[in-house]
Amino acid sequence: MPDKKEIINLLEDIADMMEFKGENIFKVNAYRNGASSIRKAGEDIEQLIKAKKLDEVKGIGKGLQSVIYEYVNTGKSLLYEELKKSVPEGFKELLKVRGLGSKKIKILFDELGISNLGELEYACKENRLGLLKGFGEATQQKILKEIEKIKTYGKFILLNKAGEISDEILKRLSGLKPVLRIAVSGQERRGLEIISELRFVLAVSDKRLFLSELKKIFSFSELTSNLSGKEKGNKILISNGFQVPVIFSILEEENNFCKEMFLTTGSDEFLSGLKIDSSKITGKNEKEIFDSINFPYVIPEMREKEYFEIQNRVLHDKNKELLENSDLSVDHFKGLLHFHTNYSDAQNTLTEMLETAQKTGFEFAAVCDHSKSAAYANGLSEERVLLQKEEIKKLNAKFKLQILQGIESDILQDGSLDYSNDFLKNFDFVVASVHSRFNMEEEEMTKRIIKAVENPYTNLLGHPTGRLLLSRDAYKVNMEKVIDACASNNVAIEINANPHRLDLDWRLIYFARGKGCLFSINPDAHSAEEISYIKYGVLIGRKGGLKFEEVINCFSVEDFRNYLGDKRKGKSLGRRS
DNA sequence: GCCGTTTTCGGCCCGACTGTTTTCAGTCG
Repeated sequence: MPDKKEIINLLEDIADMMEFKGENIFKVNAYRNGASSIRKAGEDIEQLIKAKKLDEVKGIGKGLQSVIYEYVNTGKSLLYEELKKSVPEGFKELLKVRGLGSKKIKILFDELGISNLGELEYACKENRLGLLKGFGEATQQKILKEIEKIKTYGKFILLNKAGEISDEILKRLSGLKPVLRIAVSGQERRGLEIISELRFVLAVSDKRLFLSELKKIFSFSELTSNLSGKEKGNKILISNGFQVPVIFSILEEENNFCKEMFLTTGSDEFLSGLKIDSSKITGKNEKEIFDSINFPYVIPEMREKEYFEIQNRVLHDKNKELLENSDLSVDHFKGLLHFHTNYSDAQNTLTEMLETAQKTGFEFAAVCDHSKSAAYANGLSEERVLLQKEEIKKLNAKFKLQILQGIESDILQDGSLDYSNDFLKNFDFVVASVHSRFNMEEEEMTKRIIKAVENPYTNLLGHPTGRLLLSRDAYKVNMEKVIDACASNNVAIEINANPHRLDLDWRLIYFARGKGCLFSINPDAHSAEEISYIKYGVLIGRKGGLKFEEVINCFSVEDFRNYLGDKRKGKSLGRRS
């Protein structure tokens, strides 16, 4: 049976294709709304489908039900198949170009016969778009730029996607008989925010047997370039359409496992910065390996090219000998901050989110739904904020974990938040985030955000640069000035742990720490499942060398309440150490 | 196509931005 995600994709694809064909826009939106109803319906939607009870779901009427049931029963949809025939073959990839919607794609298809990304690029370079109605030179240039971006983005995957692929590979290979040991190495082990290659280290008892077993699962080729003698033929490249290369280092002796892990975790710049003779590296674990090269142990996440650069700065500034390792782990987390519920645009109810939070081991939680000006996300009017407050009161009596009421308040164009200061008093915790007007000039955007940071009720600056990895650039903003403002106004900085964001960028964490800022690592969860995103934020925090005392989620609930209380009283509260 | 209901059909989120065109269509969040 197709899963929930496939059904959502089906309905959204149908909507896009109908729009291309010029169907009534309200009919198109009915399919879009249907997809969003399914998305918000929680995991039991698959049960509802099995029990043929889709009519209980708001937004799924007779028409959509028959499409979904047909798809579930036959694995196909006639409507979908029919529509597919009338759109260009590369319709979906064309839709990925920012600025192109179905209307413009239709013009391109009808007038110039453009049916995929390659043809579009060619037509732009031939300067053929300017002649079309609604298109001009600026559009043509913008499209070319977007195509360039799409090509670059295509070489990377997000950290969570990398995790999915790795898990699958580990699952398949750890069951093979000759495999003695296998581990993830490389960029993923370093917790890099976008991944261009996956690496594994394997120790096997019998390489020939292993390769013949491997052939049954993956197709692969041996990598022999830049290798010599004994190493030759020990690296193989799996080519099974994983979007990024997957490289295995295969060892026939288990005792070199850690050395190979060390050498493949990298990065290349970090390793060469150590200035070591790799033949002298020995050790049963990585601590011993660092001992053998006479260099203090560095955690995998911090082994980046920036390491020496930052170390030099730290050495120079603070007279410290070496950069300290991060000690942060998910085990330190007590507070779940910044998550959403179906009060605004998330899938799960407040109760469901809290149940998961409690089960995960959190001691307190601050729900932060969208605020009133976020109409696209069903943001909370003042009235609904108070309704939620009532529910929280009741739930606090039921739950062991303490529940606070927060809000993710939109930063308006002029830098004010979208509730009055008088009303903001209602919240225990205020996250201020930019969700609109991303295209301001740097100076204006910087002023806007600093004004929000200076609001006496702001506790946290949410996803500070607004970037969406492999999709949307950060807005233009002077982060150094913003960080200064956060430091002097006791506003913590978010490390948004959603794998699409991972924002604040870890490279800026060092700078912010130097200013004495505190941080908050948050899943920005829009479903109970997404609470687990915290693990990606922890990797990013570790890359930034964070100590757990610098992360407000790791405070005890008393310390957290005091921290918030002190801010309200206007007391200065810097880094706790 | 879905919903709500004055049960037979009208309204569907909406405002801002961009690049066009010269008052607006298309896209986006």
